[in-house]
Amino acid sequence: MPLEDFAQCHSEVEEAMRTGDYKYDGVVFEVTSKKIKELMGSGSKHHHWQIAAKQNEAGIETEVTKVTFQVGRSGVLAPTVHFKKIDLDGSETTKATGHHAQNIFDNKIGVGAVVSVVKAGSVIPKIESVVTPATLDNVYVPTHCPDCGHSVIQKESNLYCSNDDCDARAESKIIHFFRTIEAQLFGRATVSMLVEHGFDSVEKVLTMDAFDYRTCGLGAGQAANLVAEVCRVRTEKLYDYLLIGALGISNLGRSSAKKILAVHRIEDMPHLSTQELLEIEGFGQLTAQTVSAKLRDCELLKFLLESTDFNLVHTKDEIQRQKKIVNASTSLLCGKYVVFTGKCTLSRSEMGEFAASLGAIPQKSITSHTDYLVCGERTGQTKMDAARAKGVTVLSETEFRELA
DNA sequence: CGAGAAAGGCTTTCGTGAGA
DNA sequence: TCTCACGAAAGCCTTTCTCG
Repeated sequence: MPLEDFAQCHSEVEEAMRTGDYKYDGVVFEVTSKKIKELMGSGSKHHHWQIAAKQNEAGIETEVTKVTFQVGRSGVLAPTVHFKKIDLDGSETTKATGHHAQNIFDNKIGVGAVVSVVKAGSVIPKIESVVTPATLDNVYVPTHCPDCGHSVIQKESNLYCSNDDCDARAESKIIHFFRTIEAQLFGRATVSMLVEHGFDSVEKVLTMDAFDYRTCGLGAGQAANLVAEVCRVRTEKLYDYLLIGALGISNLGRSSAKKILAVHRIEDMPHLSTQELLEIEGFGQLTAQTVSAKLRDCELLKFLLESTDFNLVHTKDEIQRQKKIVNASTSLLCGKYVVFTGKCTLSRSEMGEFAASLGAIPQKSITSHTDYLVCGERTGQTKMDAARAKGVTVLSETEFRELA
């Protein structure tokens, strides 16, 4: 579309949104030219060739009933604002994030305050504004950690628990570790029971057996499932950058870890100097310095390198391998994001490996990046609906193999 | 050198589906 | 039947990058 027609098109879409039979929260404009898309590329969060123009419904006013604080893995006390139940965009909503302690204090959010709540992107409840502030007596900002009772420290807008061994922090660290390495079953409730019984670090959890899980009060079935899941993530292929991202070091998520591991090997991570990190794109002085120091002192990393047997895929080697595949591949699937559903002729992981060998990127669930949904027998309705909603091309296994 | 843009990390909620 | 885990999506914050 020529740029001059863009504004006209936008107003036509807005008109359709207002008068149409279906509810819309906005519209996504995207570049259709494949060449330009490739040139524009994508970040870790968004495609650069798409832009969303969304509108929020009008806010609904409600009264704040309490403000609670929850401890994250970095020790930060994150406020949650609870309010009288409202029907927002078709769902009942009772709370929203308060972002940080300073926000609660500055905006006088406390019992009795009236806030206007909207649903950002029709999904996330968000406090749009404070209509009537609470009286100063009702604005609660903790002086001690709600979990361990240690004093809190204020750093800029946030409050932090001063106790490095706070159980709530341990819980969040363990959950983050298993979630990042894509292990299932280690959710908040389960991990909370483990921490309560003294299994309060990733190192301890990784060495638990079925008996240990039983002593934490879990049933025989759940214990067996957890043991099997840990065994699975330790034997199946695991990208080294996921393991580094799972350490929970600030400013070192999976994307940054990938950048480092594209040039260094995981064994070298504890010895990387600030200078070596500064040579990597995306690392400035501050991040390079703190990340280098934290990697050097990271007991969990030492444990993982010395005492565990994860079946690691090294990013550095993988990049070389991918380059060779892409150079040699004539497959139409090369560079495409593919999700499998239903029962195919091979297992899910084998199908994934087959797709990867052609230069495709296998995914577990449908996202806005997904190009193809490949359906075997007894296909799940959820994935079909998600594919339809996101405009993903649905293929049978036969059609998929023809593209290969 | 400073301002603004971009990126990444972290955190939140709800609905859904799996499994105990 | 109930509990728990997961996925999707967006906002805030900090840091880094880019450009004038």
